[in-house]
Amino acid sequence: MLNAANMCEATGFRRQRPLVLEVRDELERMILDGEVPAGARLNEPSLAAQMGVSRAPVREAARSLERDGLVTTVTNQGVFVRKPSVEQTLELYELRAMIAGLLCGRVAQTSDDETRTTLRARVTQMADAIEAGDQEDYAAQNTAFHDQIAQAAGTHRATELYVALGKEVRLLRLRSPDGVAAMRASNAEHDRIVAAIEIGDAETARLEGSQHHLNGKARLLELLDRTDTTQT
Amino acid sequence: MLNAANMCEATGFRRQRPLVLEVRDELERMILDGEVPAGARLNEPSLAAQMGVSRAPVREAARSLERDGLVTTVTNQGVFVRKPSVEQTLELYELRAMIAGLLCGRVAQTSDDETRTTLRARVTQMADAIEAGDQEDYAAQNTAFHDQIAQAAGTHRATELYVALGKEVRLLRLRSPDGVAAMRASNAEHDRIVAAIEIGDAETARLEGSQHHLNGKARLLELLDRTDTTQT
DNA sequence: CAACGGAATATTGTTGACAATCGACAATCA
DNA sequence: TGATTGTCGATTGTCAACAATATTCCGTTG
Repeated sequence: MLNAANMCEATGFRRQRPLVLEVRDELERMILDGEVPAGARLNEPSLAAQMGVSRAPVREAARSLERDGLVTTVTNQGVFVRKPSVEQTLELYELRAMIAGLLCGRVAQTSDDETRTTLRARVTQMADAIEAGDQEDYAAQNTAFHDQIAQAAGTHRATELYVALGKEVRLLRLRSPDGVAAMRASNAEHDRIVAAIEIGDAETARLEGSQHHLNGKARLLELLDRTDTTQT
Repeated sequence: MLNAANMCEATGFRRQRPLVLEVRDELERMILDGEVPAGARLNEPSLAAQMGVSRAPVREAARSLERDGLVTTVTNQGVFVRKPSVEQTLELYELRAMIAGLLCGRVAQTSDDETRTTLRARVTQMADAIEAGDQEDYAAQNTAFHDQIAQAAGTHRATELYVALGKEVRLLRLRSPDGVAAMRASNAEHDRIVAAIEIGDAETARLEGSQHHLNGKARLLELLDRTDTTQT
């Protein structure tokens, strides 16, 4: 199947991608980057003017973001950037942990050598990034690692949900410690996940993949406790 | 003060509910009831004319259905009723099983006496429906039972996902055996779930809630195997 | 001075029309 | 005959305008 998007990518000709997609990406970026704070309302007229398009694409893009759980729509009041509570975010961690377990188990069962080699390479690269003290690079590699597992699982809905929940979590805008120790611990978990995948141990891969995210939840909880006691 | 709202209220001409919600419900009904077959395209102009509204509400309703995984949108080609493969449907069962486990565990931990009493009553009612041979009533009670657990869990996203995945599963349009034996077995599982909830045993509730759906997956697989061998 | 009511304003909901694009069919040519 | 291309109808994408609704602000009133 060839659609306009494929055509323009294949030919290099900048055929105009549907505006709604451009607007959607831009809105998503604005939200995830915090340019639009959580709880804020997306003003259709101003956004439309700002992007030089009509309100229709903006409206559709907003509805599209609703699918990823980034915004909620209130009738006659507009769409608002979601402002998940701490409890809701912890719930997201649990959901993501379960789905990650499912994904890792699948990868252990079905992945080919190339995928396993790539995953292993990513863990090594992350270790290098840690030693180099490059937190930004580590974060990027980390995201790529998880996305690749999600893709390699060969699932549809589970993969979709995993990445969508990943975006949703970012709405809380709480940066995890990111210390060298935390990164080392996290990457050790990555290592165990990939090790289980390499030997095709689906059950261990599931447990490790799930636990990796539950540990992230624990780290978040600890961070919140510390913040509370500090501020109170 | 004379405005449309007052006029409508005075004349009994109620139209405060946005059209998009009406259209959404109608579309969802049409899809879940099979009036629009899986894989079919939703024709915006004809649907709009059929419901006596403009295309915009139809478009928005379609985007809204995308969130529940009932349709997919292809650029410049339209929105299509999703046609999940057997593998994808099995994946949905696994996702739903995990989420159900999470929900049941929560209910065991947090529910009050009233909720537990109601859940127990539903199991009893389902048992009555089975003995009375009323499969339709049983199915309705069954849906209500699961929905109530999802609500009682007090979770946000997990609850949403659970009901959405429930709708999505129906797209395959494969009716499970529904024999008296199957219903008895299923309700026995309900009983074990509620029993765990009643004594506040979260871990058992989680396991039973998850297993209940995995059993459903197994029943679906068995049904498919039988259909295959029969048709081949 | 605070609480209430009501107009003025801003924003969303809905509509119909126009432009861009796709799928199908027919006309053309090797 | 078979493949290619041009054209046409149908459908989606986008727009600007109108209607309905929510929000804000200010004057009134107790």
